[in-house]
Amino acid sequence: MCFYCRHHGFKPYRIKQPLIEFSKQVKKAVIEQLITQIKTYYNLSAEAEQAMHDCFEQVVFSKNDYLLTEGKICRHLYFLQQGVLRGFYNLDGKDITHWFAFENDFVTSFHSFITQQPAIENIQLLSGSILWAISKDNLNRLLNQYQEIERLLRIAYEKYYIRLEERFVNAQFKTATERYQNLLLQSPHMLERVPLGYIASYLGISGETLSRIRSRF
Amino acid sequence: MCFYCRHHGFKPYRIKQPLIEFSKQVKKAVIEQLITQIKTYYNLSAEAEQAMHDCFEQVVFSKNDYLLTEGKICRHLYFLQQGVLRGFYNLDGKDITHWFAFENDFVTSFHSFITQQPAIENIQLLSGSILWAISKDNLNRLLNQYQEIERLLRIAYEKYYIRLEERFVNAQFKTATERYQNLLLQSPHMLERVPLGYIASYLGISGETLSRIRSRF
DNA sequence: TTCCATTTTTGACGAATGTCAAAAGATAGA
DNA sequence: TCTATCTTTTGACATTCGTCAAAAATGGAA
Repeated sequence: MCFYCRHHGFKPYRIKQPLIEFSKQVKKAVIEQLITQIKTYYNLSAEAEQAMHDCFEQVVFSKNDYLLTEGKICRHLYFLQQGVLRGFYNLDGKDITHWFAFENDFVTSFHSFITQQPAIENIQLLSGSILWAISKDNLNRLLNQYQEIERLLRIAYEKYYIRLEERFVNAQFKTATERYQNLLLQSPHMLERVPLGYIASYLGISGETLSRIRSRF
Repeated sequence: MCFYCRHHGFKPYRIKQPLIEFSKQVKKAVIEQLITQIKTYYNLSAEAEQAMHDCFEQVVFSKNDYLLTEGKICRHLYFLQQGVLRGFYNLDGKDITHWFAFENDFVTSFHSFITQQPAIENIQLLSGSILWAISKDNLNRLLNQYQEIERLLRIAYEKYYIRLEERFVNAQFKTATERYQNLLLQSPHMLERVPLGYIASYLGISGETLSRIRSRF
């Protein structure tokens, strides 16, 4: 879902730390980070906030694990606390990476999660990652109980839509070089954390072309 | 906003009828068409439905008029009753058409309407058209009064997001020929109602290339 | 450190698409 | 109907980008 990542305010580095278990105390602190992130969309009441607290569960995965594979139904929306993910699908035998997610991004297979139909895409961990998950059922329960959470989601969708619109225009009407330079400006951290082959795919060009573009700067 | 139009269930033709004024009686009938359309997203109560009735105003435009021009703030969301519109923006001196709207589509400059910042795009009438408009303020009023309208909008956004995602993948990862053939399958009516030059732009290819692709079928 | 596997770079070539210009065709108004 | 204007087609050529293959560089594990 993170279609047009901006810099997320961390120093670019490749994650090498071991994954650790969290105490309840720490869980609370980390979920508050999630809530803080959420509040940049729409400011929730204490009550709604607590309800969200109670619905998110921590999940931990290792590098190269899959959060979702083609054909399965995506039943969760995730908040990515630490790590890097990619979404990709198969086109004529080739893997096409169409998005990445980084710290503080919401992640899901949008189409499958919304429609509850089998996913077309795969979601893979590019590093060991810590995520917080909410099930579709729990999310629906929240939406029924709190109009403000419905509003939050509506506003989040608006922002994600605008970003995707921007990315669409880039994809269809700009050259490979312009797309790469745009990435350099908008998401330089991506280059530090994702193999170039995946980035080439993300930009809609071959690895060789990306390499040649990069050699010109 | 109509990024991925499907067939809308009317016989393809070029509109040549004169525009006519509507009595209150007819206005009611036509707005019911709008409500019917809306109910394919989410089923409203009679009360919420009436509130929507009261917020939409009819507007009529002539061919080549502009609904919105670059730099202006888009203050309305429109429902297109009859006619054809295109959304386009300027890139390096060239007009880039990135969407069309047809009967029963919702239309707005999404980015500008949501953020209330100056629009990047223009919206132009490709034929005389009848639209129904709701202002941002009135829409907000409805959203505050009826959770179900908030939900309707949330669900509408989900559908529009999924369509745009699909179109994005098309744009970035398919060839010009595949994109044209896809258009033939998904929106054949478009070819009957829009000059080829605009369609080429919409598909992200030059008019000459589209002409050559078409000559091969 | 050394070795193996993976990723990235480089070169040669071909296919797809854009650009410019001119001709042909379609449309709208007098 | 005729004409002026706009749209579409066609041709020649340039450019961008993809593909295949091999070399170089990098990263991880023993």
